[in-house]
This record gives sequence, C-alpha cells and structure tokens, in this order.
Amino acid sequence: MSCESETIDVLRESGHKMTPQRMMILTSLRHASGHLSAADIFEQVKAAYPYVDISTVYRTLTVLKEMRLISETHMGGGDATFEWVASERHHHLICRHCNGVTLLDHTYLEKLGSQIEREVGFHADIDHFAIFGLCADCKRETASN
Amino acid sequence: MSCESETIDVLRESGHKMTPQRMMILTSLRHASGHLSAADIFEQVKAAYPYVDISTVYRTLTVLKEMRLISETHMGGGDATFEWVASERHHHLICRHCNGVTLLDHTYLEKLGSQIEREVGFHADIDHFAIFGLCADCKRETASN
DNA sequence: CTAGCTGCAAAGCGTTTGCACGATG
DNA sequence: CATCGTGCAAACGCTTTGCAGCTAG
Repeated sequence: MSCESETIDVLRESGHKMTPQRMMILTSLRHASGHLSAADIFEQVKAAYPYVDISTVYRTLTVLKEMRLISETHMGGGDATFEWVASERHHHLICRHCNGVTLLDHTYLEKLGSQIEREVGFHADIDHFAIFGLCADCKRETASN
Repeated sequence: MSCESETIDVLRESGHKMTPQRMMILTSLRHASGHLSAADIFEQVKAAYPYVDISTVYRTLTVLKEMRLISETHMGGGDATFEWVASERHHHLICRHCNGVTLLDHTYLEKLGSQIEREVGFHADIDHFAIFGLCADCKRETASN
C-alpha cells in the first residue's frame, strides 16, 4: 500500500495534489505486468472506485507522461498503451499475423541507442519499442504455403 | 505517367480494378518525398480530382497496405502516416522537443533485424521505424538549463 | 454483365475540453 | 481558502461503414 510513497513524493514536490483516483491509477500502472491502454486502467480503477471518469485517467496519464514516470506507445491498433518506466526495460515484438506479443530484452536496443547518439547526435528515448513482424510460429506457417 | 505501370499490373493481377482515384493516390505516394498522412494524400488527389472522398483514400490505403506496397507508421501525433515501401529504406528520428524529423540510414536497423531473427526467431518488419527522442540541437539546449 | 469501386452521409472510436462543483494542501 | 483535480457532457479528429449508383474488365 505504501510502495507508491516515493512516487507520491515526486508528484507532490512538483506541485501536484494526490487524490484517491490518482493513487488508483498509479497502483494500476505499477502493478501491471505490462502495457495498459487508458481503457484498461479505467476498468481497473473503476472496479475499486466506481465514479472515476475516463477523462481523469487521461489527465493523470498526461501528467505522469510529462514527468516521464510512464511511457506511451502506439501499438498500431489505434489506442495508445502506457507503461511504468522504472520497470525492467524491454520491448515488444508484435506479430502481424496472430497478434501475439513477445518480449525482447533491452540489450538488443541498447547498442542501437548508443550508436545513434554517437554517430548522429540524436538521443533516442528507447524506453520501449513496438516492433511489428512475423513471430516464429506464423513464419513457419506462412513459409509452408 | 507510365512509371506506375508495374504497380498497376500488380494490382490488376490480384483482382483489383484500376480507377483514376487509385491512380492519383498511387502517384501521390510514389512521388512523395516521405511520409504522408491520409489527409495529405486526400489534399493532393483532390487538387487534380476534386470529387474524391477521404473514405476512398482510406480504402485504397487499406488495399495497398494489405499488398505490402506501402507501410503505415504511427508518428505519435494521432494520425497515421503512409509511405511507399519500395523506396530507399530509412527511418525517422523524431524530436519530442522541436518535432523535427531526421532520417536514419537503414544500416542501423538492419543489424538489429537480423539479430532478432537469428536469436529470437521473430521476423521483424523493419520497413521503417519512428524513433522518438531529443535531436542534437535540443539536447544541447536542454543540457544548458 | 457483374464484381468491385465510388461518393455521400452517418456512425464509431479514442481522446480532449469547458464548466461548475468538490477536494487537497 | 486558493488552487488544483474531478465528474459530467459535449465536442473533437481520425477512421470506418452502409448504402445506392456507377464503372472497369
């Protein structure tokens, strides 16, 4: 219950108020296994706090994003997904055939990030990436056609 | 005018009909310097063919996407962008501060793609990537604060 | 001729915003 | 008690869809 206290302090110090709704949204993001859409968060929060509004979720997400506590990713399917940044860095391999999501270790992208920074001077936010393609299973299946 | 003939054949052979609207959309994508939104294409086509509808643009883009003649990218700002796949492969570095777009050579990503394929078995569609971060200029500016 | 494409209009979806009330610090 | 956050509802922008008529092959 108090494992968010650090985050709360960060928010308070930057002049933000702490409300039950924000607590719930924070908890939802912290304890999520991975990427959540605004609607996912909304559902989770609503379960414990039925009167929340989806706009509150979006507004809170905007604040957290500005503070870089969470990251936003567009997984192709229209709606954006959000994820706690402090969590283990990893990336998503999304199969365009079966829509399955596999995790990719951060080490793969780490090199790329530093290489781009060194050679192009651009500092890439490689918090996490969504890479589309064909997973091993679907690749096999497609090849056999 | 006939530099699209190859593409037209591809479409025809897959059972699609060729209409003036599609021609215009194709031409727009072929001759574009880079990524275009559906609205961009709509504007361009409308200039020569005032009665086109935005839904026709979307429907044509869907067809072209299915045939993998074009690729779709979500550049963060809500609307999707499309690009001719056969063009020189490259990627976009998008600055989150000044919104500037820099091109990144494909070689940077090539290695990554083959590495993922080799080690994870996932075939990444690295047609082109949108990488967010801070460009050299804005990085300098931010650092001096 | 007939499958497929078009324009139109309307709906759908995720997201944002204006406003008055309520809660926080 | 001033400020900021909230819920509600309505608007928004991009994208999709149903439909009747038209057109390419």
